[in-house]
Parts: sequence; C-alpha cells; structure tokens
Amino acid sequence: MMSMNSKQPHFAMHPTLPEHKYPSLHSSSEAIRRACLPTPPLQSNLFASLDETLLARAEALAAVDIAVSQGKSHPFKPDATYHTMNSVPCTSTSTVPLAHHHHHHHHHQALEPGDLLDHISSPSLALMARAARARGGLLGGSAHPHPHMHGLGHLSHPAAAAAMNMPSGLPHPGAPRRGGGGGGGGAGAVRAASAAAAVVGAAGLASICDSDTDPRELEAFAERFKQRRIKLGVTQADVGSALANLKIPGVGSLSQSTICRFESLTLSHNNMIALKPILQAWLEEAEGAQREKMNKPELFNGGEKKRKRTSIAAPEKRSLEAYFAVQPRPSSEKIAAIAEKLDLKKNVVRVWFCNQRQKQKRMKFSATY
DNA sequence: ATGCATGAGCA
DNA sequence: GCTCATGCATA
Repeated sequence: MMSMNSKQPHFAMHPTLPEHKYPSLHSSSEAIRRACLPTPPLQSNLFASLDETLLARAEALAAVDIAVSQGKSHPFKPDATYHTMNSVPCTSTSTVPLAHHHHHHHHHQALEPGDLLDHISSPSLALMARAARARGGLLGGSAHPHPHMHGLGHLSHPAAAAAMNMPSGLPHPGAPRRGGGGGGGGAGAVRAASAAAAVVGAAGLASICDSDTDPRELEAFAERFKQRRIKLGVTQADVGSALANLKIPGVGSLSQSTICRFESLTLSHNNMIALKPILQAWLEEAEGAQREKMNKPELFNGGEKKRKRTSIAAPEKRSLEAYFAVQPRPSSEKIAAIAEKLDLKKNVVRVWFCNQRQKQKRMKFSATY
C-alpha cells in the first residue's frame, strides 16, 4: 500500500558508473561546526546502562555542539551553499585538474568515540574514517580512475564500462516516481538517458569531455543555466517537465527539486555531470524556440495517497547529529537503540543517517584553491 | 530550498 | 543495508 508507481517502465540499462566521488565538503555551517567542534565537556553523568550512557554522552555532545553553533549564529545548517567563486583562473581544459580537497576530517575525537560506542567503535571508526576519506578527494579534474572503491560501482555492463571512461553519471535506471500526484509530470528517466548518452557519446547530447567534469565548469554552467532559465521566464518545475519534451531517448522529466539542486550544485559531482548535457540541451531548445512554451496540461490523478513527511523535532535532531558525529554509520542495533531512545521509528533513524551521509558528499566543494 | 523517503543495483 | 539519484511534501 503505499506507493505504487509504475508510471512507466524502468529502463533496464544501468549506466552506472563507478566514478569516484568527490570530496564532500559542505560548506559553511557544517564546516564551521566541525571546525569549531571543541572538546565537549561531557557533563552527563547519569548512566544506567551502556546504551544510556552512550546516548547521554552523545546528547551532551549535541548540546555542546549546539551551543557552539548558536554562538556563531548558526544552529546548524546542513548543506550550505558553497559558492566557490572564481578565484581560479579556470583552466578548464583537460589536464588541469583542480586541486581537490579532501577535507573530510572531523575531529570529534575530543571525546573518545570508542568510549562512547563501545561496541561499534574503535577499529571500525578508524576504518570508516579512512574509507570515507579514500573516496573523497577526487573530482576535480583529475582523472583518477578509481576502480571503484566502496559500493558504488555499479558498473555492470562491460559495454557501458568500456564506453565510459569519463565521468558519466547516472547510476541507476530505475525510476522511483511513484505516487503520482504531484506535481509534475513524472516520467522521466534521465538516468537511462545519460547512460545512453554516455554510451552513444556524441550521439545526441554533447559528448562528455574532460571539461565537463571540471567543477568550475559545472559551477559556471549551473549559474548560466539558472540565469538564462530565469530570463526565459521558466520555473525549475517547468524545466523539469519540459525535459520530457526533448524526446531524448531515455530522458524523461525531472522534479523541481532536482533542477533546483542542479542550479545550486547540491548534487553529487557525477550527478551534475550526468545532468549537465541534458539541461544544456533543454536550454538550447528553449532559447531556440523562445516563442512557444509548452505546458503539459496533463493533470491527473486525484486519489493517490499523499506521503506524509515525518518531521524530526529539533531536540531529536540534535541528538542524531551528536550520534552522527561520533559514528556516522551506526549498526542496526545501534540505530534501533537510538530510535528507541528518541522515540522515533527505526527506519526513520536509519534513513536520517543515510541522508546525512549523502549530504556530506554533495558537491559544494570548498575549493582548495 | 530542503527534509525525509523510495527504490535500483550492489555487496 | 548501503549508496545514489530523485522525488514528494513543506517550511
């Protein structure tokens, strides 16, 4: 009972590419908070059980974290906006990889994690930190052909793999556009599209070149895109649904969210690279035919059930952040414990951690220039 | 503009 | 069960 999608068949091509991901870096607030995350004073002293102790400490940490953030005037803004500005001479031509950054270090060692998370901890923490760092740091124009490290490489197709040496992007084919209600049109499938594009290369969209992978180029494009889009008087949602009209094989529509994220570079590097050619194609089309705007009056459905967004209250969120600082990847048991402690559904907590991790990986590099 | 969520593919 | 790309629902 819940979502039924099937609005359209998913394409079975998995483009997937195991690219690497770039460092994450979020910017502002997060960076700040991390930077300032001082040593938590640890004031909690009431423990009943191990879990309780852990939780209490983590929460205490959270409190500290908050205090610090607030002091800076920032409670905690997740992904901030990066804005790399252009302090760089932009040499976006192949060979010029940018420096990347792997700044990914947290330092909440002030409090011993091991201490906190007894079971999980110690060794695992080190490992994870390492792993996280390993994947980070690339991007830039550097062509670091990572075979694929963690679980990302869905490179399953030899053909695709062979075809793509460059960053292609879009990993999976399936499209989760269920429920339809909403807003837009729902039908797209960019992923497949990009796969196709990648494979076919210059067939339809622009071929992917080194320059396309340059973060600076992406940033510049995103900016131009937004500017021109606005000039055309088109909303993000309009762009999303209009993509389906491009009839690019495999490319369907995208949501306002995605367009927004593209413009603000709140997407992963690979995702940015995959979407760029598609949006560029739309932009050219739209500007070419600036006279007609198509609207798809395809409104439909009226009886789907709407998803209700669960909202995690501030206090709980703070606790979660504290846990996250100590252990970004809690075990199932740990998640269950946390969920119970915070009186949240386990799945909600699990998803929260997933999303948190994903956020940390978004583009928004802080330029290491 | 973002938070919470789904779902595909992979391990 | 994770990662990733995306999306609905919302503030």
